[in-house]
Amino acid sequence: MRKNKEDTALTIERLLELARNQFTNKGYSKVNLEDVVREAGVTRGALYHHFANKQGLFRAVLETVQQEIAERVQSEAAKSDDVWEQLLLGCRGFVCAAIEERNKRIMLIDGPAVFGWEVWRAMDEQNSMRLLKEQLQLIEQQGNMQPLSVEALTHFLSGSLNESALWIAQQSNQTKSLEDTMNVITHVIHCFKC
Amino acid sequence: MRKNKEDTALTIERLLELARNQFTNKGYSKVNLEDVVREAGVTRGALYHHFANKQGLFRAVLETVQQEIAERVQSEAAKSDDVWEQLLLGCRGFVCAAIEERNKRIMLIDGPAVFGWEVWRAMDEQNSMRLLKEQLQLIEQQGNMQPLSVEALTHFLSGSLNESALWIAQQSNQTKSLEDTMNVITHVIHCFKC
DNA sequence: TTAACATACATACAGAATGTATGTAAATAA
DNA sequence: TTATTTACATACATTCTGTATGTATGTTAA
Repeated sequence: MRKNKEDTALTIERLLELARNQFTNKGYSKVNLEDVVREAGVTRGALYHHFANKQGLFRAVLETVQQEIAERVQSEAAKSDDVWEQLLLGCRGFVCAAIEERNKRIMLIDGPAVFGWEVWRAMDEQNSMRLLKEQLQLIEQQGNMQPLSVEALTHFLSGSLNESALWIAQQSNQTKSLEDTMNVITHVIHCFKC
Repeated sequence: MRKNKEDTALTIERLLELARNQFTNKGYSKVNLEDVVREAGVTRGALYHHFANKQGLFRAVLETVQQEIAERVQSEAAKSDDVWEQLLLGCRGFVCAAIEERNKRIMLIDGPAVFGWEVWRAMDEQNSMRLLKEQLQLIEQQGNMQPLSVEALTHFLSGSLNESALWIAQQSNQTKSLEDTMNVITHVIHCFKC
């Protein structure tokens, strides 16, 4: 019965992917683990062998999502050499990634609720949030920024990106909403320059 | 056994207040309705008589919270005659209210998760969110604003206020964090003037 | 090479919590 | 004063999560 390492990795992958779908569609609380394992062709035993509990499964999914988003932010920002332009591109990259159905709810809605804001923030600190803060610190060190608290600024911007993404995701004309939002962000960020 | 109308109103009030405490301390999912009714000195029958289910109870609590916050925002904003100053005072009022323990989690964390972002937004549309949007519309109509989408701007600002509040609430020196945040907000809002 | 052990599950069960159906006493309406 | 509705209590059904245990197979060490 026991599988070799490749098979094992495959079941874990399948569980993660199917769980991500369910969390995306139903939201954390309405996901039935029995459904997940049935789709994956295993039983609850398998799931509880690889993950501590429902939260543990969700945590693994969330970490995947956060990493994916952070990578996209980073690769978008890398398209410019100007620190301000990098910031803008990163913001845009984040919003575009967060809009997506398979990221939105897990990352922005259920994440904070399942783990509490503090833990969720700590997790995010290692991903997109960190990138945002580091970029702002970099800019500040170069002396190009208005005299504002980088910490406060980071959370201010982070929050606006989150909510903007949720709003855009809901609009019928997402292209236009994204453009409107990017205009606001561009304008705001421009105001932070010295 | 049956109570008169005053007694009935009192049980409802007690249930709401105790539920609000529990939701504040434990978060929605970890609240046990049995605990709530025991504290209130009634049984689950009473609770299910007055509220459809756990969500219904939470909805009633959330609506109370939202209304309280909206009232504070409004009364703060009313302290000035200048539309820009009103906006700023309103933002400050919102953050100060949202920081509070008994509002924070219910309003900003569990609300969206329990109802989904769309429903939660729709509820908020009748309270603090509405005030923010109306104020921005007012300013725009007076022709004092940079050419930006009011809708996009509303969500941008709303999100930043939410996240800022959560951040401040977590800091050891809340006074300073609030001040730093208000500096950012002031700066940003200033940039929207024509 | 084989005995000992660890791993990857399956199965069955316990426990907690929500929600529902029903009963009942008291207030209110007719 | 009778009928009806209201405000609960009680008991039960249901639905999950999580845990304890069993088992077959891969892996390792003597």
